[in-house]
Amino acid sequence: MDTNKSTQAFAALSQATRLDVFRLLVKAGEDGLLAGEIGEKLQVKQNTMSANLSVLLNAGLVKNKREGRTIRYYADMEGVTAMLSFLLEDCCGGQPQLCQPFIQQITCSTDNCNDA
Amino acid sequence: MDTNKSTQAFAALSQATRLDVFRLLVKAGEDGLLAGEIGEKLQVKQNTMSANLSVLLNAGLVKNKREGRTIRYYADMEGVTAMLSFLLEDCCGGQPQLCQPFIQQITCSTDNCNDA
DNA sequence: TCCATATATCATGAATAATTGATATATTTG
DNA sequence: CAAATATATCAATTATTCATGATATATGGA
Repeated sequence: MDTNKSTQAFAALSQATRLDVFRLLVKAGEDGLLAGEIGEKLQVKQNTMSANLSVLLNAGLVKNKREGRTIRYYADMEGVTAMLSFLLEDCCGGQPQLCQPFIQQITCSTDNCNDA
Repeated sequence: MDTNKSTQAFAALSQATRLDVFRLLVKAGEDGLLAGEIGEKLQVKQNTMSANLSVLLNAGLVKNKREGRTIRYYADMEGVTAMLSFLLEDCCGGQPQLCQPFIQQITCSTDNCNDA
């Protein structure tokens, strides 16, 4: 991961529709969602949604898989990991106590996870 | 945290100079950095850097504190937490195993931290 | 108070990105 | 192969963002 790839990922999440799409895919988990389903849920025109999905894809934040004539999209957690690792690089190195509360809240240790 | 506030934060990180600034501040930890120091390190003109710092500030990703005639900037980890919690909301809820590897890598449990 | 230093704001031109109608491509079905 | 369905690409307009010169504000020191 480098600065360019990372800014591309943040840019992909900097627009309301795409952020909504990504969050839907995060919630959908392994099941993913069909491109058409996403457009319908978010009430976005077909070509606009296609363009937005393409931005997320190019940014490495989502993956897809053709299923017949439909295409299923998934959140790409490895892409998110790469982006965030770059963003937070060396955070803990110098002053661990600064990062602890942050990590507590993001991870499954608090309320956003039931059994992990 | 809502979609608007969150897209604002991602937009702030979607430009190379601002991403570089934020990463510098993450590494700087509690010591922070003076506005001038940041501009010098990154070789960015004074007014351009000022504008970029202002974007990060408005996005809730950095804080600052005046010290005489200089101003010291810090990464705001609470802001980052809010942004990421919103992004990853309900990720673990449905399919915890999907998120585990991601969390392992971001947190201090692996190699990006020495003693936390 | 006057000057120097550090940072912020304003106005503007240039570059980028977003939306959308029209159209193209890929897949399935008859 | 023709029609139907799902998604992608193209072209054009509009909107947003960026960098920067000029200038303003804030603080400290003589």
